[in-house]
Amino acid sequence: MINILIADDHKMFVDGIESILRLEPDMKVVGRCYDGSSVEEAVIRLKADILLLDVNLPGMNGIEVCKKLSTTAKHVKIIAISMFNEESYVTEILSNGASGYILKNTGREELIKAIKTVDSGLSYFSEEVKHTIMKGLMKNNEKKEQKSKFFPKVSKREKEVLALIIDEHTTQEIASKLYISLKTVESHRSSLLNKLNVRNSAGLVRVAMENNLLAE
Amino acid sequence: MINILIADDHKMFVDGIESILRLEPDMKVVGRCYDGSSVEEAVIRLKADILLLDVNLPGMNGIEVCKKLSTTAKHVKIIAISMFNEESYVTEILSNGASGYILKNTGREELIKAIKTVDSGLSYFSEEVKHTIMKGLMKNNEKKEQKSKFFPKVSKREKEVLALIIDEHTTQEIASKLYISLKTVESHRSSLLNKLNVRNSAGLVRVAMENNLLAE
DNA sequence: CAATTTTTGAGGGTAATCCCTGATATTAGA
DNA sequence: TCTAATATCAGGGATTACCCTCAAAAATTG
Repeated sequence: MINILIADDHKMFVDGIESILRLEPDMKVVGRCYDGSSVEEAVIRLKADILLLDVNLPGMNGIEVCKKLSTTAKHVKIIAISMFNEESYVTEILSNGASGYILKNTGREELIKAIKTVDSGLSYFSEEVKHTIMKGLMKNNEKKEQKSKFFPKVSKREKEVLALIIDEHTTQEIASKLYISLKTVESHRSSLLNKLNVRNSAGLVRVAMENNLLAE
Repeated sequence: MINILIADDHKMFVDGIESILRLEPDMKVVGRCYDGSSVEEAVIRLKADILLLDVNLPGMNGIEVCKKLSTTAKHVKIIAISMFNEESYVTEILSNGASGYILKNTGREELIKAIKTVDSGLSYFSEEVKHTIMKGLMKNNEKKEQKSKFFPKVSKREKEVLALIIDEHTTQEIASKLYISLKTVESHRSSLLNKLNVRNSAGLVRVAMENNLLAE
């Protein structure tokens, strides 16, 4: 028997899910929550196996709830439910412990399949959600291009120096590692400060990491 | 008519694709490339609409090719093909301009569907690929948890100082902004260096950004 | 091959960081 | 309530980073 807890503030929707699951002999809805802050307690008290969790929940949103449960109630498996197919929601809640993500227009069969899949230890995502994520992946391209136009290209040697600065090395150490003079390293560092338009090494590290300058 | 160029160094595989596509009245294989460096020229000369691009290509790999084409031949739509379902390959090539990703065990129907879908301006990914990506998303969770246990908590005031360091402010500026003495800021900075176990401000920025210390 | 960019290097100086050893209120947790 | 952590501040010194100007090989690119 799979014990299911539903956390959603839309009563009609909860009723709908419950009427669907009533027909399943091996599933049982053991409770409902209408706000985020009561979820944790309910999960533990009712020994829920599966939590159907609305992402946009009043009080404490789904992502917060997820984060909390991943430390206080690791056993429960979470399927996130959302009205909208928002990329940011999906990535955020998945990296905070949810095992599945489905949309509210999901039909009866898919809901049951999702629950069974997740209960067995696998993950489940609806087609639309998968597609959204894949599209999101491709957008990185555009972003990268836009950003990289704002500051001129950083040369190969400068990248080497930058990498060592990020790695907490002093100018002297960098000079030794690259077999060049201290003054040369200072020169590179100075160019980097200019190119990336920052005031100090802290800024270099920040900009480099924000823009993945060392990736390519 | 859809003009298709195939770039793959496995001759048998190319033959297979070509024999499949020969039966399609509205598709035509206009050329083949057996290494990465010749792809760009061929795409332009043969006016290819679709490029079936092997990720692991000799000479210049698929990702490099993709990156190049996104500036020199924007019109061509790229479907990446790979033997393996490697998350890193998928994300990398997708964020460099590919419109689709399929595996080499793809059947006839799926291949044709992929080509038609991408040609119409949409993107296409095989089920296995989608699943790999989604699983990868969830892994972020584990990484985050592991890291955050290694260093002790950073106090509220220390976070304020840290934020200003990341924002490229000097100790004197931070002191003025927080209405405290320069020595106090130095004290906080020193504590941060100890707690985060780094040698200098560059390290502070790196660790802070890697672990999202300012988020909470 | 010419022009540009990159990489290399120097001198000399100012400003900022980092380290050490202290100390005293304030605050939060057990 | 008592203890531990936090936030505040100081002197002094060593090291490092940052700024300026300048310049000459070396590599890339047209």
